[in-house]
Amino acid sequence: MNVQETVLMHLRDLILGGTFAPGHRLAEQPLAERLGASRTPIRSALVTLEQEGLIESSETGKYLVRQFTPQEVIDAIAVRGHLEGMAARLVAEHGLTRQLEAELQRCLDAGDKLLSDNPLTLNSYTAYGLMNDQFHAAILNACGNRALQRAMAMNDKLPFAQASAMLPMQGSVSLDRDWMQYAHRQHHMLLDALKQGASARAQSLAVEHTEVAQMNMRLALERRVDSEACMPGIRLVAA
Amino acid sequence: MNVQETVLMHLRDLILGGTFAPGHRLAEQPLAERLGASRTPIRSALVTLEQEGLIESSETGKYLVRQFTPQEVIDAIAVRGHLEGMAARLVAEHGLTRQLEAELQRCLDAGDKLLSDNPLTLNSYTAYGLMNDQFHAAILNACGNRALQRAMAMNDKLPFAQASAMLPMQGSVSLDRDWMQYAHRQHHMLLDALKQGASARAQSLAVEHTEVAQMNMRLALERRVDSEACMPGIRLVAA
DNA sequence: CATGTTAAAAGTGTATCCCATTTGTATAAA
DNA sequence: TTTATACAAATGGGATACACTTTTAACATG
Repeated sequence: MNVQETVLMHLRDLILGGTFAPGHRLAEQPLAERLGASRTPIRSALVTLEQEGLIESSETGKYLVRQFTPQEVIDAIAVRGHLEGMAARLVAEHGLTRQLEAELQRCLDAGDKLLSDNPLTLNSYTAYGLMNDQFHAAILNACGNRALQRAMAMNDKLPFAQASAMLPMQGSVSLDRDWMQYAHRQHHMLLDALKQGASARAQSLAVEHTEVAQMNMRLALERRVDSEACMPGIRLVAA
Repeated sequence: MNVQETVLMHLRDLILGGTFAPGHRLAEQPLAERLGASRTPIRSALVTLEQEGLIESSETGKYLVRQFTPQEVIDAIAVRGHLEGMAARLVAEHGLTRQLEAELQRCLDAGDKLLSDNPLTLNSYTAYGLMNDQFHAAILNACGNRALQRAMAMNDKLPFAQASAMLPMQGSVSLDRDWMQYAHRQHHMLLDALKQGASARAQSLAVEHTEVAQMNMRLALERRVDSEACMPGIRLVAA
């Protein structure tokens, strides 16, 4: 594999892992030494990371690790919700294909099964997260609007704004399960709306669906220590 | 000025100017010779342009000039509308500040004056375009959601999706004036809704506002030759 | 004439070098 | 003790060197 990709991933992990505090300066040479590469691949990685929003370049061209405010985090989730609402509406308007319906149904069935465990196992948690991602990705994928997909992809670069990052934290397992069941029922209702071509309802549901995510995020931000374990990007958020 | 920025702008102009056909390969060395710079700044420009969506990297990592379908163009405008709708709603919900109200009112007054000319002069056209940009930017700026601003900024990188690119083309001046007056009245109604804190109405208005833009774009895509003169990016759209 | 082979050309990824600029520091002067 | 100044180290932007890969193209062969 080429060094560029390796360096990019490595560097991203370092930042998300909290190795550098927000505001920390990222100089090329030290990074080059640390990652055992020359400055060239480091530079290209830094350009990319800036576009992704994880780092920012100061007036004089120095790269600094970006810090996010809790409000920005909530806002990013709201944007995700708004975009998902549009995707759901488009799918409802264009009509649900047999293929998409089958895929969504598969996700729902899997979710039903996973949530029947009480209490949830750690495995169920992660499996549910994967399924959740698939569900949301399938709709976005099927909406057919590439600009919308681009916008969502950009938003997803903020590590805490991804669909999977919004599951309840393992704080209080039984409470979490209740919330997950609520959210999962929304998935069911959303597929129902899509089937009926009820575009406005589908849009509202998708938007409302992220209110749960926003609540979870608020909680996670209060219980920082627990959250950092399972949600890497949260380290970049100011206390 | 540093070479990097110069190269980036120059290269962007070359692409939008239609120097390279869509699908054309952009190799580093030839570009370096052509722009009189070394490969280093070219490289960083290519990375940026890929993020902006003007070029794409093929399977083997080569950069190609991107081609857009007419549908993608329309879709990008729809995304803009959806995002502007969210911004307008947020502004209405948080309450219009005195400052923003004053600025929007200034734009409206300027627009009123410009559109009173009949027929419109070329100057009025461009002046209206600037005012239009200001109006839309002011709302986005005031909405306070940074992730939303990022998403819009990304969408705006598609050259035909910017607010100013959506004015009617100088095809038939008197018809254009009618459309501009319609769109401008929507601006008035939007400010009215914002003042009242009518968030749902503000959102709907902002979304509906871009329907005019979509119509204009469809027309522009039919009258390619005329459009290319005043809208550079349209050259990248498949016939 | 088509096709396979191979050598030259072009291009990429990476490292390194150079230079201008910024940044930090220690010493001298007030 | 504080401020200035000069000097050294660090850094970033840019160019280039080099090895390796992909294209291109010419050419020979069936």
